[in-house]
Amino acid sequence: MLEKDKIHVGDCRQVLSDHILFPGGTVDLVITSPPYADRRMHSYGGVKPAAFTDWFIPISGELYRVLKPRGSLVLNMKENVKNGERQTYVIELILAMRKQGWIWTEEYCWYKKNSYPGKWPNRFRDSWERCLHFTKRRDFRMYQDAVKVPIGDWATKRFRSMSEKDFIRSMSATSSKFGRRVANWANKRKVFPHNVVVFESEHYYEPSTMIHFATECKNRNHSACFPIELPTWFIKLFTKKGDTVLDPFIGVGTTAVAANALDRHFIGIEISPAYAKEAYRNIRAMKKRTK
Amino acid sequence: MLEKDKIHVGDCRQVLSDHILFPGGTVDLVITSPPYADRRMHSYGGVKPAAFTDWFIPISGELYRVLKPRGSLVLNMKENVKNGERQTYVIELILAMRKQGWIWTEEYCWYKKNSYPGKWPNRFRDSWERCLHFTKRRDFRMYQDAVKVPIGDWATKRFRSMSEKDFIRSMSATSSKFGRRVANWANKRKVFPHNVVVFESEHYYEPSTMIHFATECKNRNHSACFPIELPTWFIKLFTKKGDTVLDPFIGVGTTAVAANALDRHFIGIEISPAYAKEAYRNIRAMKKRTK
DNA sequence: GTTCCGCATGAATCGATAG
DNA sequence: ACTATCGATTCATGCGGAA
Repeated sequence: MLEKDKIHVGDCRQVLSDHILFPGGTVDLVITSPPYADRRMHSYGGVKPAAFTDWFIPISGELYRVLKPRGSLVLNMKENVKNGERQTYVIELILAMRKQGWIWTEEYCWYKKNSYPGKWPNRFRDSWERCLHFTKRRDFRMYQDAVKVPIGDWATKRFRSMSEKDFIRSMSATSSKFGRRVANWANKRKVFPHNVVVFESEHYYEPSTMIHFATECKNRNHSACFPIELPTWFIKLFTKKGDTVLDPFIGVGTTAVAANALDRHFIGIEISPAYAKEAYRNIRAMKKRTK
Repeated sequence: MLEKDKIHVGDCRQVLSDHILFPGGTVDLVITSPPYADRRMHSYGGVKPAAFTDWFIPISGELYRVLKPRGSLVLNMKENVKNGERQTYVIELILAMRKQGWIWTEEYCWYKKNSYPGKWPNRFRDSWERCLHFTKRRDFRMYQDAVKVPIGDWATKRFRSMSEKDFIRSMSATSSKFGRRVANWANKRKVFPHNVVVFESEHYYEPSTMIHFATECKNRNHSACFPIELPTWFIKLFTKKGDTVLDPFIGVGTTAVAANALDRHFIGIEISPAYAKEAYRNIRAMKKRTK
C-alpha cells in the first residue's frame, strides 16, 4: 500500500522498485531535481557524466510505472560545464527517456536571477535551468487557472506615464512598502503565464516585471537546490487538492513542504538520513506556522 | 576573395561551398536563425524534422571551414511542437555538430517577454528560444565589457524606500518617460550580464529600425524573425569594429543592419530574391537615418 | 514596529599547481 | 597525459545588529 506523507530513507533505485510500497499508477505528479553528474559523489557513488543516463534510466522507468496515466513528471536540471563546454548528458537523457515511452511535452525555463556569481573569460553566469516536463499521455491533467499571474502590462503603462518630477519626488521619499502596494493593485486582473518561470523578491527593479515571490533557496542551515516557489508552481499546475506528489530526491524536503501547504499528499525518498530528518523538521515548522 | 557588405542570392548550401567566394578562416562571427523544420517548406524544399540534422550538417560544416579559429557561431533556434510534443531535432543537431568538431560552449536563453499570443490546454505560450553558442577553440574571442548592464540592485533599494503616498501620487500623474530616467541613473554602475538575454523593447516581431520589414514579417510569415537587439548583442559580445559577420539565412537583413550600425562588415546569404532586395532596402534606410 | 547598513554565502567555473 | 585540489572571481539575497 502506498504510504503517504512520509519520507523513505534509502536509495531511490531500491526504494522505488518495491512494488508493494509503490504500486503502479498511483502518483499524480513527480517533481524532483536529480543529483547532477559529478555532485553528491559521497551519497550516490559519484555518477560520472558519461554514465548519467544509464544511471537515471532505471529510475525514470520506475517513475513511469508509479505515475498515473494522466500524471506529469517534472525534472529540474542543468548540465554543468566541463573543459569549457556544456556537457550533453541532459539532452541525451531526453532522447533516452523518449525511447522509454515518455512524451517530452515541454521544456520550461526557470530564470534564476540570483545565480551563482563569478567571472570567466569565456562565459557569463549561468542564470537559467531546464524544467523538463514529461508525460505518459497527450491528455495529461493541467490546471492552468491555478497559476494565473497579475497582468504585467498594467504597471508598464502606468510607469511610463509617470512624470519626471513625480519620479524624483518619489525617489527621495522614505517610508512604507512599495512592492506590496503594487502587488495588491495588480491582483485585479490576471492572465496566463508562459513557459519561462521567474521568481522574484517582492521588490522590483523593472516596472514591467510583475511576478513576485521570494527567491529564498536557503533554509536556515541546509541549502535547497530550488526555492519552494518552484515545486509550488508546478504542484498547482499539475495537481489538485488531495493528489499525491512524489520527489525521489527530496533533500531537505522543499517539495514536501510545498505539497503540504497546498493540501496535497507527499512522498519523499532521501538517501541521507540527516537530510530526511531535516525534511521532517521543515515540514513541522511549516505546519506550525500555518496553524 | 571574400566580398564584404554584400548579400548573395542563392541557397547557402551552394553559395558557401564556393571556396573562392568564401575562403576558409575569414569570418569572425556567424549568427543566424535557420529555417525551422516544417517552415519555409517552399523555399528550402521542405525539410522534414527527421531530416533536419542531415540537411543542416553540411551547412554547419562549411560554416566551420569559413570561421576564424577564434570565432563564434550563434544559432537561434527553438524546436516546435508536433503532436503535443517538443521535437528533438535541435538537441540532435547539438550532438551531431559536436561530432563534427564544434565545441558546444554555451546555450544562451533568449527570454521573449512579448511572445506570440495563443492558448492551448496542454501548454503555455512559448516565451523563450535557444541561442546555441558553438566555437572551434576554447580560447575564442569574447568582449564582455561591450555588453555590461546597469546594476539591478540600485533600483531595488531605491524603490524599497518609496512612500505609499508618493507612490499613489506618482501613479496618477501622466507625462514624460519613466524608463529613461531610471536608465540614466542606473548607468552609474555596471555589472556583467548573464546567459539569459532579455530585451526591453516592445516590438519583437517588428523591430523599430526595420521600416520595410514590419509589414513583410506579418504578411508573409517570415520564420527568421529576431529583433535587431539580438544580433546586436552577440555582435558586440563576439566581435570588434572592422570584423566580419556572416548570416547564411539573412532574410530581410536584420543581421546586416545590426552589423553595419556597429561598424562591422556583413555577409549575407538569402535564397529569396525578394527578401534580399528588402534587406538592401533596410540597410539603406538605416544608413540614411544614422547620417 | 520599521528601516537601513554591512556582511556572509551560494547545485559555479577557470587556471594553475600538485600527484 | 590525466585527475584532484585550491584560490580567485562575482553579485543577489537573507540575516543580524543598529538607528
